[in-house]
Amino acid sequence: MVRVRIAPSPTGFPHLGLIYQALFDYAFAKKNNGKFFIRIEDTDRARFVEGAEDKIYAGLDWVGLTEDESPRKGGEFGPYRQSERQAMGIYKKYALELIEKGGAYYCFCTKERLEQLRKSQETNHQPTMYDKHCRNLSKEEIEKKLSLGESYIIRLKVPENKTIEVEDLIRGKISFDSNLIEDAVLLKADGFPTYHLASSVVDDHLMQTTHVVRGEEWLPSLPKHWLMYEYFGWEKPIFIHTPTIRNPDKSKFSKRYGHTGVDWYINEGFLPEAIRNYLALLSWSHPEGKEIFSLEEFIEVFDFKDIKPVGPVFDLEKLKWMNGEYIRNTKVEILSDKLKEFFKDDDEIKSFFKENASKMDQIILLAQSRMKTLKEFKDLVVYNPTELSLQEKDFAKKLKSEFENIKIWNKDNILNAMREILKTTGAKGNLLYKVLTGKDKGLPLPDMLEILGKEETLKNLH
RNA sequence: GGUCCUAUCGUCUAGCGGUCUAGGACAUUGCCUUCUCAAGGCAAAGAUCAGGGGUUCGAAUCCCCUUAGGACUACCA
Repeated sequence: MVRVRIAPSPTGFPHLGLIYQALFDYAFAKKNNGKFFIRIEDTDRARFVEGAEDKIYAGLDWVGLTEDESPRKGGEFGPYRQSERQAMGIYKKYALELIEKGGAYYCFCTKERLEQLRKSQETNHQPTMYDKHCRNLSKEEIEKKLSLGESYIIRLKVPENKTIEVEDLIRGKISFDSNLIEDAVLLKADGFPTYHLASSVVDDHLMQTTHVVRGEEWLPSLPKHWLMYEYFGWEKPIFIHTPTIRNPDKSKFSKRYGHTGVDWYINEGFLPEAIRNYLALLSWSHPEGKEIFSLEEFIEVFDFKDIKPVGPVFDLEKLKWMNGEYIRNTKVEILSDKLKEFFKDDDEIKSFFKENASKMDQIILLAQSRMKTLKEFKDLVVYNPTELSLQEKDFAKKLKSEFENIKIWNKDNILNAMREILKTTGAKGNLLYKVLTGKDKGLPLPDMLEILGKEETLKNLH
């Protein structure tokens, strides 16, 4: 049974990178009738943010990637919060087991010593890593220090002079020189575990994770995790390191260049389907070269092994195009609901909806091909009069008298009147918009004016 | 500095030894449509497949080196 997970730290709304991984996880789990679960990594108390967990759910639910098991949903492998697992003593128990099996050891080095060590290594241009000072402490020494209540941590015992060969699904076999791998801290002085112990090995194993999907920044520590699985004698999951989404300058996707949190996309009026579809096209492509496809279709054709190991640059322009594509392909009634929901706190648009309730579908139909985000609907539809030049005022006057002559106020007659005045004055269409809407472009005038009514139109012109 | 990963149009990518004078999408430009702006349709431009060596009858595709970019190098994840 396939079991995959995301393991976010509760720091706020999900980063697009997390959504990206969740998308792959979700699709793979669904495809294989497996489970997709969330484990909250809240062991670093310094980074804990109140309410962040709910934001993670909100973001994931919004894109439609709802999990099967999590703190909020429960599940047979709980608890799903690391702080709770910590309280149960899970990590310490396994850290001690590792010591017993010869895969880890107590370390009593002070932070000051480590600081000094690092400094001297840096000045000597040596790799900065722990010098294994406590690795060969005798049993007696350890027991003495322990009974004295000395502060300690537990470190991984990395074998010397060995080549550690690991495997990543999308990159294949990778070799590391064990002498260059640090004796990483497994259990901190405060009794909390580090990622290496808790997430990567103990929890993933206990929660029966079959495919460990995580960002490629974890690749360098894979040999440590690999080693631990071997020390414990546990079956290893399949490791998949997804490429990092990049800024235009190829650095890690950051706030400096783009909007990294889903909340921005929600507030900007992006459709979850578009986000999901766009993300699917990063480092992965549809076997038939399709650009637009449903989640269901994605689930059907997706496989981890088809992910490319190259970090893609995030392109907001293409996302916008795709969002426009999804907006255009949405049925008017549904789009109407989406707009209402999106503008639920905007009084101006709300009253606009109310006043034009019967004509709303018609208006949305006109706006549909002209907006790339839901937010843009407002700009399309709101009338904002501006100061006109003398020339423009003159044109407005002529237009008014032309409109006054229209007996039956419908779009055909309005269009004819418009054509007439453009012909006689030689003006461009933009001028009509300027005079009638305050902007030099917008929704088709005949349709909009018909909806607005003759009286209102003349009033605006006046 | 060290270790590891990576390298096809500006961007996302197809390509997995011959079908490649390298295909598609976004963006760009032009034309058509037209009350404006979009949308849509058509077309153009854009990549000596990072560079150099091999292997092979044949390489974007396999190997090596160089270069460039990225990640990691915490008692953070």
